Amino acid sequence: MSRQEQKLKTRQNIINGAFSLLDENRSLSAISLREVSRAAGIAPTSFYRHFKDMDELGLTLVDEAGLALRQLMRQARRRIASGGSVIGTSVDTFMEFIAGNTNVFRLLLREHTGTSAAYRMAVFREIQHFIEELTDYITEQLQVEYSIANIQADAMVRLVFSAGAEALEADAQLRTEIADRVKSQLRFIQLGAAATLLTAAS
Amino acid sequence: MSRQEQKLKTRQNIINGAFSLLDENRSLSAISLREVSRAAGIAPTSFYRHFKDMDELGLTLVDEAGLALRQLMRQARRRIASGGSVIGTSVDTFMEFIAGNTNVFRLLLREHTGTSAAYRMAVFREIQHFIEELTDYITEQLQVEYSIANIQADAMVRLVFSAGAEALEADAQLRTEIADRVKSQLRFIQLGAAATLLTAAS
DNA sequence: TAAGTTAGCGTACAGTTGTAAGCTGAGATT
DNA sequence: AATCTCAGCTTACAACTGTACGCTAACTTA
Repeated sequence: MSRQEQKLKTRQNIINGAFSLLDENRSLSAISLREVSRAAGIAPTSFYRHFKDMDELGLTLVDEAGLALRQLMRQARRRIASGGSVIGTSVDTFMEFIAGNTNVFRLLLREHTGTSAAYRMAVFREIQHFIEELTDYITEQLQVEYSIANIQADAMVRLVFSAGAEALEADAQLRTEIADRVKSQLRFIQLGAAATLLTAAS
Repeated sequence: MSRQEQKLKTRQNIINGAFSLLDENRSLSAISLREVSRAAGIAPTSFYRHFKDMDELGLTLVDEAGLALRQLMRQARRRIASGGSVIGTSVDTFMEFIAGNTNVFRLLLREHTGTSAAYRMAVFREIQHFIEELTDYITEQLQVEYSIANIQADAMVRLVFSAGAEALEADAQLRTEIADRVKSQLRFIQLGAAATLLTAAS
């Protein structure tokens, strides 16, 4: 194995090690450089060969999480295109994502309101991208005004994330209840936004 | 000063000291017993005369925050009763609360997705109370079905809290934009819920 | 092949943490 | 007045933290 390959592999070990430590009772600010190094199987001081400090690792993790989020949206679109209701399919896809990438979603959720301004902003940007993409989608599909579509998309994403947070700690049955509820809420918003459009047009 | 009075005063010093440490970059899990004791002006070991450990203090703080939240709702109702739009007045009152009790709201927000299951549940309960009271209010005012009013109230509270989180880091101008946006979103939901009722009745 | 680069290691240090043990002095009780 | 209670103190310790320093061994380049 070449030197560069080995370095990349170790770097990935650090990232994976960090994610494995981010369970339900540890945030980025609560995991130490030494713990991460231990999980990655290297000496504490070797950590510095890959990251300047823990903050740099944290931002890398947020980036990776954002990447997973964008892949999720692509998957939802594929499913909708091959014949599924927009709201139902989107919520179900999101809930599957949470179940399968628990620590990734938890990272976003936690650091969104966490103690590091840099992390908060990084997560905020990822969510804004998500909202913008949804806004575009709504504008295309329903030919509505951009500003209203944006307010609608914003509300939808916030509700789905909030429901996701609740689902994170729920069992299978409660999760379907949460999913059903958020679907109703998204329909309310869709109806309300449509009604607002009609009012404005008249 | 009697011994009991003195003890209560010290206890309050500990609570106030803890709140003062909970600024934008410290969560409950990130403040130490020694720091709190320092802020309260007592020796670290004297802390134990008042609380079993930091967890007990944390739950006390969440309780206090929940209390403030209920007072907020009462204030909003009073304002609405003396002639104000429901959504506009509620959101404005909430935003004023956040501006005036920043650290209190931040505590709720942060621990809602924090690293302690006990805190998460405690905050969850406070928010549920909030939602239930709003559900009752909607049921009374609009004579709608409880289950629908509950879904509506749930969405409204989640959106307002989410907007509050964003407002926490925004300047005055951005705050009014956030307030306007969330007001629109709440109207969408109200319209959508009403439309759903009509559909169900037909 | 010789020289240069560098990923990873071991040791070390000062700072922080929670909390155990036992003392003091002042308010409370009798 | 004598005794009891207890809020707060000082001291002490083991565990953990980030990171500075210098070494080694293996890969890379000339």
